[in-house]
Amino acid sequence: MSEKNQVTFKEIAEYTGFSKTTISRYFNKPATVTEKNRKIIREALDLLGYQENKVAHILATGKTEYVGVIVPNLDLDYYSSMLDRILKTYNEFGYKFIVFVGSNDTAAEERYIEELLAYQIEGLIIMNHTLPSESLCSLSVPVVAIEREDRFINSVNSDNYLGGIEAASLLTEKTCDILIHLNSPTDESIPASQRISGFRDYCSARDLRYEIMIRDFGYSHEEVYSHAKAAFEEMETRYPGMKKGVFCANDVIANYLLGQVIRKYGGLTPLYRIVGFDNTPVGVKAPYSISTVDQQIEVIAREAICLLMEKIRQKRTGDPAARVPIHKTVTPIVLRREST
Amino acid sequence: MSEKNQVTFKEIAEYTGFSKTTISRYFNKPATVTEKNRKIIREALDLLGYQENKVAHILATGKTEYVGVIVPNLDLDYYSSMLDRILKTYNEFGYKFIVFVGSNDTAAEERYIEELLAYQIEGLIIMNHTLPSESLCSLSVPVVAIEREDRFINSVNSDNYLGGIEAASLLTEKTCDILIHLNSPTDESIPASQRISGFRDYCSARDLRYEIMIRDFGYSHEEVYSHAKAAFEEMETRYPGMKKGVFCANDVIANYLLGQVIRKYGGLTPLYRIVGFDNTPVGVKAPYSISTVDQQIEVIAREAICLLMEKIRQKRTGDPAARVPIHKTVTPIVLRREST
DNA sequence: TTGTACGCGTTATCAA
DNA sequence: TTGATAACGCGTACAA
Repeated sequence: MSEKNQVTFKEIAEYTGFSKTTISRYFNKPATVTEKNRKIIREALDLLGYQENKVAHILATGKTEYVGVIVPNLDLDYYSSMLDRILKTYNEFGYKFIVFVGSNDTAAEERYIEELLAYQIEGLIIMNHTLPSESLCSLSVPVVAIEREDRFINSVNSDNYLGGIEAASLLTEKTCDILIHLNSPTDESIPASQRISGFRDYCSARDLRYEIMIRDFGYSHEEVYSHAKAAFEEMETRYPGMKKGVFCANDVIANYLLGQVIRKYGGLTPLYRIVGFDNTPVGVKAPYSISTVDQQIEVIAREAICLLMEKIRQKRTGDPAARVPIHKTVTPIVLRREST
Repeated sequence: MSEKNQVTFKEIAEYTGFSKTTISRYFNKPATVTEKNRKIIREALDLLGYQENKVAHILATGKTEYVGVIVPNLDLDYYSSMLDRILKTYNEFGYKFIVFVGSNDTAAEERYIEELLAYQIEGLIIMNHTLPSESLCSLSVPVVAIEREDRFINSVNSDNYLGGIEAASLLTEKTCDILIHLNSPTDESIPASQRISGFRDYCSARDLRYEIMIRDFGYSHEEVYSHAKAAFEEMETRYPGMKKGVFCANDVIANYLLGQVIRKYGGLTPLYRIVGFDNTPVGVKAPYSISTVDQQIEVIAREAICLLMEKIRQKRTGDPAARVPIHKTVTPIVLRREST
C-alpha cells in the first residue's frame, strides 16, 4: 500500500495518551468523557486530520445506513423526479443510496441485487419490474416497491383507481362528446392498471360514451412519439368534428398528443381536452401547460423511505410483522391547467 | 443482534473441514485450490447459502470500488441524463455509485463529501458548483468535474467554444437578420461561458449583426419560463419583422422560447430560427423538434469515469502525475432539426 | 471515567 | 496446495 496511511483511533490514542476505547467513546458516548479530555481529543483529531472510517464502523456494528435503489432509467421524468426526491431524504433520515439503473435484463438485475446485498444494504427500493415480487420477497433485506407489481413485497403507490376517476371527471366538466383513455397494455398486477379501471367505471356508471385505446407505447421517446401520433390520427379519422376528452396514461403521452394537436390546429382547440398523469416536469414545459393527475412524487418517495425504515426496524427487533407486506397508497390531486 | 446470522467463511470452513484461508482462496485465487476441493467448497457455499460480504473485504483490502457522485438536481434533463449514463458505466467498469443530490448550500455539500469520504470512496464525480475547485483539490481522493469550474481539479467538458461557433454557423446558414444569444450570467471560470465567446467571435469575425442577451434564467421551471417569455417579448418589440436566429444556452430555454413562438404564431415561423444546447430529451418532446448542439453526454460520462479510474490508479501506484489535473474535452455535434 | 481484551468477516504473510 | 496467525479500524463487554 503506497496509500497515504490514514489516521486512525490508534494514532489519536498514542498522541493523546488515551486508549482507543476512549477515542471511540468520544464519538459514540461523549457524555462519558470529561470535558477536559474531550477538548484534548478534539484538538488531536484536528491536528492529525482524523477522518471517519465508516467501513470499520459497519463491520463492527452491522449497521451500514445504506439503501439500495434500482430504477429502470432516468430519461423518463417520472423516474428521475422520483429518484431526486428519494435521494433528498438523506437530509432528513441520513440514509445513503447506492443506485443502479436497470436494464430490462433479468440476469443483470439479479447481479445488481447480489452486489447490493454484498455491500450490506439495509433495505431496497425498487422501481424496476423485471423481477417478480415473489422472488424479491425472499431477499434478506426489506424491499419497498414503487409503482410496480407488489403482491409479495411492501409498496407505495398512488391511488391509481381514484386518479382514473378524477381524470375522467375533470374531462366531463367540459362536456366532451367522447372520452378516450390512452394506455399501454398493462398487466392487472401493475398498480397503474387501476387507472384504466377507474376511468372505465366512472364512464360506464354515468353512461358516457368512451373508448379505451390500448397501444404499445413502448419506452423510448421515438416509440412513444410515433404511437401518440398514430393514436391522434386515428382519433381524427374516427371522431371527426367531435369534442374529444383524452386521458393519457402519463404526461409524456399527453405531451406528444398535445404536440400533434398543436401541429394540426396551431394551438389549443375545443376539439381536444387533454389530461395526463404523474405531474412530471414535462407537463409544464409544453407550449400550453398540460392538466394532470399529480401523483405527489415527493410524498410517495418519503412514504417509501419511512416504510422501509419501519421494516428495517421490525426486522432488527425480530418483530414477526416484518414479514407481512404493507401496501401504502397516496391520494393523487387533479391539477387543472391549460390543456383542459 | 437478533439479525439472521449470516453465513461466513468460518461456517463454510467448519462444514468442509478446510481453513478460512482456503475458502478465501477459492474466491480470489481459485487456481491454487484443487478442482476436487473447489467442488466441495462450491457445494457447501450453495448448501449453506453463503452471501459475499464486501464490507469485510474492503476493510482488509482498502479497495471499495465506490465512486461518489454529487449532482445539483435531477429535474433538469441535463443532469438526469448525465447521471443515467454515469450509473450505466457500472456494466463496463464495475464501480458502484453513492449518489447525493445537492442543495446550493455549501455546508450541506461539505457534509456530503465528508460522508462519502467516510465511506472510503475511491473517487468523486462532481457536477455541483457551490464548492470551488481550490478546496476540492485537497481532498484525499481524485475528483473529476463535469461542466463546472475546474481550475484545480480534473474535468471533462464539452468543447463549449466550438459549440458556440457551430450554433452561430448553423443559424447563418439560414440568412437571419440578427443573431441573438440567450444566456444566464456565467462566470468565465465556468466552461459553459465559452459558448458565449464562440458565438461572439464567430459573429464579429464575419461582421454579423448580433446581440448577447444575458438574463438570470434561474434554475426552477417557473423562473426559466418567465425569463424566456420576457426575452421573447423583448425580441418582439425590439426587432419586429426581422428574421431572428436565436442560440439558447441550453435546450430548456430553447424549449420555452419555442413555446412562446408557437403561442404567438401558431407554429414555426421564418421569423425565428432556434437552436439549443446539450441534446437533452426536452428537445425532442416539443411539438417541433429543436435543433441543438449535442454535448454527447454518454461520451462525457464515459470519459469522466475513465479519467477517474486512471487517477485512482496513479494515486495507488504513487505516480506523481496523480496531482496534475487533466482537462478533457469532448467535441459536440450539431443536430439539425425542425426549429431551424 | 478509563482501559483491557476480544469480535466483526475478510485478506495477507509466512510456514508447512 | 493448505493452514495458522496477524492484520484492517472500530465497537463493546467487562473490569478497574
